Amino acid sequence: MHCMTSAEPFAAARPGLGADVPERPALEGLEAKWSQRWRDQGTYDFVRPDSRAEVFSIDTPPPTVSGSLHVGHVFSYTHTDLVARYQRMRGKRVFYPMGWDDNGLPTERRVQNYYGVRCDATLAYDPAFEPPARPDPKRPISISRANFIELCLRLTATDERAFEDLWRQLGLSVDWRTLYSTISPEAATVAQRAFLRNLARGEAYLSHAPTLWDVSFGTAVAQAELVDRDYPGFYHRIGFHRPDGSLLHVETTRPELVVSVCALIAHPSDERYQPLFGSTVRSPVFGVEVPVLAHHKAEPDKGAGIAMCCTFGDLTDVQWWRELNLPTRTVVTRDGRLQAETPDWLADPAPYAELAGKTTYSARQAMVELLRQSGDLDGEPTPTMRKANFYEKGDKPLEIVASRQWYIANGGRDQALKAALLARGEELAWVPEYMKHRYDDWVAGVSGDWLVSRQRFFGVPFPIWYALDDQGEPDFDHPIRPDESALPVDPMRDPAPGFDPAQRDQPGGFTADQDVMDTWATSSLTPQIACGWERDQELFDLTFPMDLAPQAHDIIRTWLFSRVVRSHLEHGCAPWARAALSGFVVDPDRKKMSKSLGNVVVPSDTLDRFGSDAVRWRAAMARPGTDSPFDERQMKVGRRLATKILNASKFILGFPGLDPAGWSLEQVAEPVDQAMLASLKTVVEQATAAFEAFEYTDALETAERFFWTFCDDYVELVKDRAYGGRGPAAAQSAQAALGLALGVLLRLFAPICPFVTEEAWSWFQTGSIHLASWPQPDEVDPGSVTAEVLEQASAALIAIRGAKSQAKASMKAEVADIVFRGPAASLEALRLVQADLKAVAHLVGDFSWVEAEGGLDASVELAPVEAAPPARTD
RNA sequence: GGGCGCAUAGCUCAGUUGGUAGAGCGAUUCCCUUACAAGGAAUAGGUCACGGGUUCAAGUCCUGUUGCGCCCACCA
Repeated sequence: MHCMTSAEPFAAARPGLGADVPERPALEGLEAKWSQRWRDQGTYDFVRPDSRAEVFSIDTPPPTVSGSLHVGHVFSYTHTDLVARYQRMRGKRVFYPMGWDDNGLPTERRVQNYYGVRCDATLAYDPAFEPPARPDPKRPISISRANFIELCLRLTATDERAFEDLWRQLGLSVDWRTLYSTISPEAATVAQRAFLRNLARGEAYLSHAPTLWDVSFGTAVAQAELVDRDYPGFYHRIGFHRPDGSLLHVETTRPELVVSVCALIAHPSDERYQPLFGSTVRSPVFGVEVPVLAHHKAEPDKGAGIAMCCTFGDLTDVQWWRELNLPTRTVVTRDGRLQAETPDWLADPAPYAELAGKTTYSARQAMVELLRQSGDLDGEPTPTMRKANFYEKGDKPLEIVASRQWYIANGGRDQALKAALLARGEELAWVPEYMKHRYDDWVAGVSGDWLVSRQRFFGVPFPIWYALDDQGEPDFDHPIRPDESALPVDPMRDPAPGFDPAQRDQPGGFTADQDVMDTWATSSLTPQIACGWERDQELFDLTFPMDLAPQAHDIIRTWLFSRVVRSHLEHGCAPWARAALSGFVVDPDRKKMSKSLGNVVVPSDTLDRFGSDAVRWRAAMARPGTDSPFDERQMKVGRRLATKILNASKFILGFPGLDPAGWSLEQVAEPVDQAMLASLKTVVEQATAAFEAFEYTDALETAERFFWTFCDDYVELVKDRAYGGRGPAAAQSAQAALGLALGVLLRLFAPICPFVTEEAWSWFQTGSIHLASWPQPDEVDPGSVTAEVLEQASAALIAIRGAKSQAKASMKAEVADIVFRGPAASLEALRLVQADLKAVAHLVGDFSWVEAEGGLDASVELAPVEAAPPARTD
């Protein structure tokens, strides 16, 4: 529609104000027009005030840029924006940064597929390298770590531009000057600094221990990243040999781990096995002597009631291994295969040749064959569907391998710290409140410290080196750390302090820690990154601890918890005052949207077709914490509201000779005009209270309910008068009331529908509506007047319309008589507005008034069509 | 197995401190009406999942049951 082609962004023309109002207002083009204007004018720039109290700061979730945004993201980011816009209009300086979570595995995987490459850390950097024009992900080209990281940066830059475009189209009022990314040098500095301080305080430590391991990504995985999935397998009933030659049967889904068996374990109270506790049996095929032990974690009703404890089949094995001091007999290596060398604990090592070097899957087949040959397989394997742990981004079950990893204390092994972290959860305000239970449950159940190291490439490196002894063996007990002033460092590029680069990997020299931090280890510091911790003290003092942490409810155990951990350890406080949890957008069958299900709704299409204001309206209708099904028809409702806002504004601003300067409460003299303002005043109070409680849905519903009644009833009622049908003074009262109401309504809707409200605002106001002040009740306070007159008039109008509708007549059909029956007070109210009612009803006769008990009743008699006088001349 | 949440009109959801069941969508019947036909008006539609209890009064409070969703645990 491009109604405003003038060069002046805010034409302040008055009284020729009608010139700015388009003939046919339309939604198309508003996003492009206003997002550009907001960008050019820095509408949402954070301007530093003098005191912390004037700031509202938001810890925006940095989206994973290698993934794609779906309509659920659009909803939850809109929820945050609603609050940001409200707070800004309340006069707060809103610190609303955006970040990109671009480091980590998702990016690596995307780069591998996109460019057809894989990282080989042993290769040297090739400055001339260019990715193939026609990538073949099935035959990846090996490139150096530095080349790989270059490609990661290149691809994320492209992705990030697309994300930014989408957020701008949606109208997020973020300050794009404060954009950060988790792989940036600034973020790396924060991550390394925080880690070094954790290390200095003893909160971070290196430990060689059994670790959950993803064999396809070749990296350790943290507890918070586990998901369990169904995984098909077979029960194998196999016999262990008692000294007397009889067999003790166990059932296992992982017979290949017989080579690693350390004990058989049953419940202490299990009478079947009590006689065996303390005795030993010999494993089938390999003849290893293992004890039969008791432990309460064994479950009598599972399998044969006695479990094979191997190092390591699952997390229970790890617990048994620790608590029962069992030997370590690991054979599964980091690539998911059984080790090539024959283990030294086997009494009969020969059969191991059948397993050596095979994947666990192939080794399982081979082991079944060995068991069959030795006669230790009882019956045939029976199929079962079992649950197995997976890395949430992986597609093979996790193995448990022993490896050296970095951990950060998170209360999993320290009850005092756990209690302190639970107390931090108590300090937070939760929206909605019941989400706090999820935090409590997760923290209470954390069972080990936080594993933060990953054997990957595109991440923040640990700022650590190790001295090498004369044999070239690293001294892991005394990691070498840089000075904080040297950050960020890349130990694989930079030499250890006090060493010469030539001493790298030489006996007596140093070697780099090869690992990178997990993405969460960096994103756990988003408050510190965004607020300028140790980089911009003034900013940090103004913004930290932050006011609001918005996120979806699936992320409480990861991002939310990890930020509480880091803030507690570093600053001794919670990182924010309030946590707000958004629900998901689910598909119409209430299934979570996911790529694998193929039910993801791409947001750009929805935004293009319905307009951002409509989609935002729908998002605002989803209450905090509540999942809502995706339904396009709902978007149409929002679109209709947006259109209505434009049209109503156009109408109110369209009276000839209109002068907004004359819109004052003193001008509003007619009782029904005052009654409308009285009603609106209540709406302002309720919407404000709702926003203060972060209940944006209630704020919207309150404003919207009023707005539709305002359009349907009040505007219709006063239309004739506002055009001058009853003289200039009566017209001025209506126009002033309409204008005051418009100014308030546009601001009430501004957080929800920023584009149409800005557009309409620009037709009669200077400056952005988003920097205007949130409406105050006293702006529309008509004194002691109540809304009674308008309510009675609405009831009368509905009765009149109903009569015409029932008679299948046009709304402008003429009415012969209207008889009102009702209590004296109602009739009195209606008499005050009878002139307006007469006009809107097209009443040619007169009203009759009959006092009666009960509610108001109107009987309407239409004028006979054939007898109707000619329509009024126009 | 534990925790949390949900169950109200065909659909999506409101329902304040207990006091005559609400909205929108959809359906139906209409209306070219000079802000809006990509619109507007009106009408119909509900044993508030089920069983107990408290109360003068329960959609609302207590309790039990069933079903659904999410999170966690277990996965021999």
